[in-house]
Amino acid sequence: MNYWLMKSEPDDFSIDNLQMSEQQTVAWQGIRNYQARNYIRDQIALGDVVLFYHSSCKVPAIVGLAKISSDAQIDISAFDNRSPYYDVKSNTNTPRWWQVDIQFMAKFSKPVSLKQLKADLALQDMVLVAKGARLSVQPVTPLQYQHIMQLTILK
DNA sequence: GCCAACGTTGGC
DNA sequence: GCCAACGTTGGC
Repeated sequence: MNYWLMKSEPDDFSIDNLQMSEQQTVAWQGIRNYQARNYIRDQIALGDVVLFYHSSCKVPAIVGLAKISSDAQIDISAFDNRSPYYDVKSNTNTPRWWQVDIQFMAKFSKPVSLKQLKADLALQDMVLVAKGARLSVQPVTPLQYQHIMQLTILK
């Protein structure tokens, strides 16, 4: 079982939106970055745990937990020319983009802010904290995960 | 809204 | 395969 961090802009889709979704589950479509795609297609597995991160907002922070609730599937939004995620270069013969379902697990009573993560000596190797990291799907080590959970509990 | 950092594209 | 130009991300 592995740990991941996934970003979402709360104005677009927040942890509250996830919690209120049908079955508290949503298909994570629209990943259009190859490294993130590779994680989704090749490494992320059913039951893995996701740190849900709010980006491009007032207080960027890890705001809760989700879990991977499906195998990787072809992202058909890439085939839909009315979708904002449309990609003319993806087709059913050679699908370029993939998705997984994520299911709500928990919302933190107090989020763990990016500022807090950056200031924590135990988390300097996090992909998120590493200078310039922009990946929207990124691996988290078990130690990093445990440390972050300690922070939320201590709050 | 600015802009640094990064990813992608495409000419050569 | 290099790399300049361009587009995007996302913190501030």
